[in-house]
Amino acid sequence: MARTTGSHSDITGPRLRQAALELFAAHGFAAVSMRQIAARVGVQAGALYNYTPDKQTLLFNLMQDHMLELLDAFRDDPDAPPPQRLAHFVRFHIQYHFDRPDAVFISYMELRNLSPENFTAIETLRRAYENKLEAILSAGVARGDFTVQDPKIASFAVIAMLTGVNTWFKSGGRLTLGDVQARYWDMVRNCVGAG
Amino acid sequence: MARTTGSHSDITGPRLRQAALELFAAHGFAAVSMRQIAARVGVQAGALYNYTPDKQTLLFNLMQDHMLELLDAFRDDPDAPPPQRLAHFVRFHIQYHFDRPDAVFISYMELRNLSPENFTAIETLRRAYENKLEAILSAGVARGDFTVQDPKIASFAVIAMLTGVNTWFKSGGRLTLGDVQARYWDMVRNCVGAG
DNA sequence: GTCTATATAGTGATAGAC
DNA sequence: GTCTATCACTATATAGAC
Repeated sequence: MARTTGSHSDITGPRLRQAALELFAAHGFAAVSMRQIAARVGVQAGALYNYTPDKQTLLFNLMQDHMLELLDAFRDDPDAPPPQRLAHFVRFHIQYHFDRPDAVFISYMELRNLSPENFTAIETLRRAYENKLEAILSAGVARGDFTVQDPKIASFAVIAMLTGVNTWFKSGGRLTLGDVQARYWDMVRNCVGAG
Repeated sequence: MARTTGSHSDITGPRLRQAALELFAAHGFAAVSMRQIAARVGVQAGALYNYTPDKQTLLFNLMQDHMLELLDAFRDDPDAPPPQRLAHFVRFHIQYHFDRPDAVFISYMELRNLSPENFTAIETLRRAYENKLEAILSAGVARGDFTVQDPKIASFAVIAMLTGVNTWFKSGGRLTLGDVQARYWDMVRNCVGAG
């Protein structure tokens, strides 16, 4: 029973989010029109404005939710040995980002299309995530577990390296994601001098 | 003497390229109009079509020239010891990318906006660059200089890590670019197990 | 809540005068 | 080679009917 009009609030909201995520990731925020999104959702363009005040806010909410969920999902144990905490970060980051390629891609690529206030908000969240890794590295350096010179720079280097997995890894090839996690853990461990 | 009309072919061409580079990097290809570019160049929009058949070709040429210049600028010595070749790659990559932030940014971010044929052409050039690093790593593994398990994956990891410098480094801060090059060389050397 | 219709503005690209 | 003017479309967002 394909209704073409009427009330669908409980399904249109999530469908809008999903459609926007996919289309923004595939073509870029500026290249996607509200009409294209509406077509994928299965409504007319005007109906989308029951769910978002404008296109900019739609983008911001996608990015903000992604960052908040990322921060919430990463569980660090400050009392565990730093090498163990770092190993967990590496495996977590690769797995979490692999599971959400569209949200990850948008949150990297569309920063330019945020209004200044929205940009600042997202950058603050991103920095909070980077700081979690930096804290692990600093703790390890303080205890003599790691020999890396500059934990701040090392945190940038490690995150860039790990996020890069999304640009080339496809499941079904010669390596499983577990293989990739193991190889990156080897490289990261060496990188920070964790014997 | 500010001429507002007439023949400027020798200056408009370069100015178009530079204006497009800056605007695409700042706002994204899809978000920038030919009129905006023309305004920065100092001509009317119609005049741009004396220099490019269309907007898509303009983007493609910027990216292709960047990749060709990158490939041409990197000088590897296959007879040198792999650790020395790797050290050179690290320093070169950081310096070259730091000097061309706009072209680098575009060549990463605007792949989605290329036509399929143009995308393939740019990807081929990018792969050629990655292969240069992989060749160094493989040579080092063969000689026992490096212990990295998988040179292909390591080349992705190293390039992602090095390119990431452009997202955070600003000159005039606590570190010079030379400092950054030294710290990344330390990390890369450790990463691939080059004692 | 979704529809149709529309206001207002902007888009890439082209034609022809100079 | 650049200009002005324009074509044919598309954009975001809103108003009011249902």
